[in-house]
Amino acid sequence: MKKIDIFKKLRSSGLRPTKQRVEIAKFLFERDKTFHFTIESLDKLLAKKTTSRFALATIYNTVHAFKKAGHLSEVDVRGKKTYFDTNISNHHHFYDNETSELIDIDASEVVIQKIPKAPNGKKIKNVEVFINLKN
Amino acid sequence: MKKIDIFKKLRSSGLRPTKQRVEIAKFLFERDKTFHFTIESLDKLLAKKTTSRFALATIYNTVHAFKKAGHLSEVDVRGKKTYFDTNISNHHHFYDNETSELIDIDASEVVIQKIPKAPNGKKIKNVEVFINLKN
DNA sequence: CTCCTAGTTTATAATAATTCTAAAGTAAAA
DNA sequence: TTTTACTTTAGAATTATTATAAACTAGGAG
Ligand SMILES: [Mn+2]
Ligand SMILES: [Mn+2]
Ligand SMILES: [Zn+2]
Ligand SMILES: [Zn+2]
Repeated sequence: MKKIDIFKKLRSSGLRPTKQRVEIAKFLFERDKTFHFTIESLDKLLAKKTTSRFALATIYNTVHAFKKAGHLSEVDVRGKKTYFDTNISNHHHFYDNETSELIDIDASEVVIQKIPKAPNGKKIKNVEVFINLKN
Repeated sequence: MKKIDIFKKLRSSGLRPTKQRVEIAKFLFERDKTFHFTIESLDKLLAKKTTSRFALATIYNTVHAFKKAGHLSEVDVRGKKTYFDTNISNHHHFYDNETSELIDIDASEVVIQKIPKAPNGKKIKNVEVFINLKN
């Protein structure tokens, strides 16, 4: 993803392409594979991989802005920290409890044959499959 | 579940049947249907439904002791609070985002036809299906 | 029973993750 | 170039949870 595309992505989301947002967007979106992270891990990686400095609040702000704009999704993981995901398509996860690592599972890799109908007046928004791993 | 059974349940878990534990166990386990809760909701309900007083730390301690003993399970729900579940069998959930309510799905209600194999050197511990609801 | 002790409860402090605040800085419209 | 709304920032505040240590108690030994 080129700089111009980062700018487009931000602009089209109503986000000014500030130095911080562009740097964080480049770090998050200029990759081939899905990236799963917590604010803490992102903070550390940005400190290591970039020369810019980011206030922690800016990282929170930016990640939430990206999530709100639909460029990031959130994954439910047991524990206290919130996990984010650059894969915004409908997909599932392995979770390795030993390493606290998430691994993507493409939606096509999971076929559900039977599922209960939603309770009265409710509809199914989406189905998440979470596969816990052990050694 | 009678008082004698509550005592047995506690004793067999190596937990002294104290006034607080017995009260909380009665509240949690003397019911027909699954009960899903957070520490905060349990605290409020205990305050309303019982005459005893419980320090918040005692509720945390007791719930964790019950979980460790296998009498409660924990459910991954998006958000900051930890959810607990009196249903300790393998099962799945609907989650109603409007009301923040969990609804049990019996394991037999979900049939998965296809699932990817675990990554190298890892095994599948369990599969959790989480169905988000909308109105 | 009475005493003893390990286990338990409790109020409070500490910690960890996240959000809020308000002042200073900046992108971009006018 | 000026203005303005948006953004960043450091630090304070909040929320959920865990740790601490003093007071209390269940239950066994004597
Ligand atoms: Mn979580
Ligand atoms: Mn959670
Ligand atoms: Zn993912
Ligand atoms: Zn349940």
